[in-house]
Amino acid sequence: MANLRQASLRHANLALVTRTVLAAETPPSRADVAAATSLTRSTVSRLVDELVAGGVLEEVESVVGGPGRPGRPATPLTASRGHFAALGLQIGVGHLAARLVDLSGTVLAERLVNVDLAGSKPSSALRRLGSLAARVLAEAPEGCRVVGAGLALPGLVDVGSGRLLSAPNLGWEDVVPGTGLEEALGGLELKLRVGNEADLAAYAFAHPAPGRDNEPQDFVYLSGEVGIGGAVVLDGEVMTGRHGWAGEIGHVCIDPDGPPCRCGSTGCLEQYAGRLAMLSAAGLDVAAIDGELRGRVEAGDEQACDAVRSAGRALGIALGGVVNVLDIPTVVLGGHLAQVGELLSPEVEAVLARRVLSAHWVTPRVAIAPDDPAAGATGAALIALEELVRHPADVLGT
Amino acid sequence: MANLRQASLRHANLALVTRTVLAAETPPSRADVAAATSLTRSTVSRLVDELVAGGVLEEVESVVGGPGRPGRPATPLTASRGHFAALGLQIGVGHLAARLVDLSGTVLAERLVNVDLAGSKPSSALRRLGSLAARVLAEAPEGCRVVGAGLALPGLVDVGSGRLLSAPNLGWEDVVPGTGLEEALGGLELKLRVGNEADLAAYAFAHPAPGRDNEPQDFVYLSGEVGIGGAVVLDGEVMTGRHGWAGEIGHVCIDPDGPPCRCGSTGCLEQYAGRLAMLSAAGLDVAAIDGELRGRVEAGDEQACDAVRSAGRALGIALGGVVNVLDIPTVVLGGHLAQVGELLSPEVEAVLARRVLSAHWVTPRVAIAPDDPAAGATGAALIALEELVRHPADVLGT
DNA sequence: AGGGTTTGTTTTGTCGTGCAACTTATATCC
DNA sequence: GGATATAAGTTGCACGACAAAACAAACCCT
Repeated sequence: MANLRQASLRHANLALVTRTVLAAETPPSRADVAAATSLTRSTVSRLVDELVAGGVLEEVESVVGGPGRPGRPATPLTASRGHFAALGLQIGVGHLAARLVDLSGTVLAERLVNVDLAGSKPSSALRRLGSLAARVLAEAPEGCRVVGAGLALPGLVDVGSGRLLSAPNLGWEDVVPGTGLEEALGGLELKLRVGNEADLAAYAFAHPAPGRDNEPQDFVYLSGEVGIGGAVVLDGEVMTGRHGWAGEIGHVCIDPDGPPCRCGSTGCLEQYAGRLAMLSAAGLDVAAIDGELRGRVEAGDEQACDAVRSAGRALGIALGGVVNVLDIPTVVLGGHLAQVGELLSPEVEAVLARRVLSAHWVTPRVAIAPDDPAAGATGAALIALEELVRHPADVLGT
Repeated sequence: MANLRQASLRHANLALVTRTVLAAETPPSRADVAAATSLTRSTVSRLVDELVAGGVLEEVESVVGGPGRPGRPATPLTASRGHFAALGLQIGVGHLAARLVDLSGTVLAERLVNVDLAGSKPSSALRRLGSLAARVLAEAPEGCRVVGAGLALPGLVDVGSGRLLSAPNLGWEDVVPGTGLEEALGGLELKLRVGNEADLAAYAFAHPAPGRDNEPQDFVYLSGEVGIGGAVVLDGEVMTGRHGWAGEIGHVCIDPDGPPCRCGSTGCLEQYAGRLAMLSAAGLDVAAIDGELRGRVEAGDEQACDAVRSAGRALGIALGGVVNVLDIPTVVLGGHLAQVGELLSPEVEAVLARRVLSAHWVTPRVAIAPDDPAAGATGAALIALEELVRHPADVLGT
């Protein structure tokens, strides 16, 4: 519990002003910020001047087609572009990704390679990722300051120590990715934050850009990769739980007498709605392309339709329990589940309507995330930038 | 998003000092508070003086058997006793309760009556509760200021409007308890906060007194009344969800092909581990006393043991899902589940160890709440007092 | 009795904000 | 085209809250 000195007051108000500018739909003037924060214009002016001088905010040329109101025209403010950025990395089972995102949410540079990493050696994968990162960093514009880096991983992560405890789909155990990436990031003295892929993708869904909020701000996110990862977002924040392992919806029990799961339990959701389970139930090969299942369903293939329906039913049962416990009536399907999202959602919504206690008052809804294999990388970068939004004073000279 | 003026700085530090004093195990001196908050002694002194003058804190006579260190002896500080209090009310299926709790966590006055309210008329029950409340308020010591009131209800509550949407076990629908209690509370101009019984009981379990924290601060609470209510506590705060309906663990699905539940779904936890389900599985009458089941198990009655085991298994399955999703490896059994807690916990822990993905790193544990039928009333009072702890400036003259 | 030690108070200085007056830049009206 | 209205942004001053340091108080120990 930190105390409040006068300086922290200024820090807090700098953060408040920054956040207000970033959160706004259209670039606000100093006066708009003053009105929104209930600070006085004089105070806002002083804070904004500092933030502009420090390169956090930018003054935009007033738009020509403006409203044309009487009075002195406003100076619109936005997040600076290209001055501060963060590096987002991702290791998936089938790809590596590196992205450089700036304070305005713009992707300054990006590299994505598809490569099968199942059963791979961590050190070589990290070396490859390191070279991707280095190339992306080299593309940063002149005068761009990289303030943080994050890495999205498909497994159980210990956020505190930056350790990947277990990633069954990669076959990795107890890896510290930071050491393998030091080379590429060493020169920048960047602390690498690691996080769960689903958690970070969910964060990216809730926040299109640093400090900006998307609707909804409360939802359950399901990320279908090989298994089914998940995340719970409350008020725009990812609920990571006591140790950072929250969101393992893939291993919620659908039927205690169901098929055994590789986690050691039985009847887990993953055994009903995982990628492998859905494909084999539809009579497709494991190596089938994602579009194949969708095509069959749209063609009216009975077996494929049954496969999707039963996956939807299992998802509904698992999510029904989650919604009952958390009262978060929005579910977002991401990853490979997004690709068959339209097919799944009717069945999922039907089961939810029946199984959720409060469905009578608020109907649970299913939303579908945009199909971005590197959403976790974006989320990792956004979380690093969020640190800057929270403490803008740290990057100001003062 | 509130701005920060200088006054709010003082408010925040008043709150910080108050919380520091209340949270301390033993009454701290001004110097202790300064050390804990990293404020200076001079600042703490001024703030404490104000709080003592306002009746929020009290100076205690230094203990005779003190440590006997050199230097000027300290003046220990504690929460004031009997100056500020809040009224906690509870309507259960089998009882009504009213409690007056002060800032030190002491119960100043209390009334509890056992009465069967299943299928009762809300208005008459509220009238009875009102008279209980009036009698408890009359017992308040001289000079005691009642700063808030709360009501714990066994059902779905809309916290914003103070409305009870549905309490199936009472047979109540769409009741606004505040209007029925105006008479008893009207003279005090108290805003009545309503809340879910399990949420408030869970809060009371996490906080033995206002501003004080109990271990654990993160847990899933199960409240067995007639049905099974629940609550999720994160970092000492009850997670109420988007609409305040979180925690309905009783209707998590154990088996989609299981018996129908009165909620309209099938195979809900309540059908396996509810009071009725457990008693009938054990071959006992619905009206059996709670101790009866326990007695039979301890006597080695096979049917009773089976009933408890199968309830424990169902609890384990439901809680396993919750722990996987929330990463909160502590479960607290309250209400009638607490009475058979020692019998249930071995089976529940065994199932959790098997079904929780992260059990390998952190073993999920079951704890048992103290048996207090009016724990919800205490929680309601504590939450009202928490408001004072958060904004002590509001009750100071300044 | 006197030095040492820790608590609590007083005094002075610094810093950030609010307030109000002022300047700047545009639109509108006659 | 000039006067006026309107709103944005700036400047100077006062207030309030905290920090720092010196001081007073109360107790232990030798």
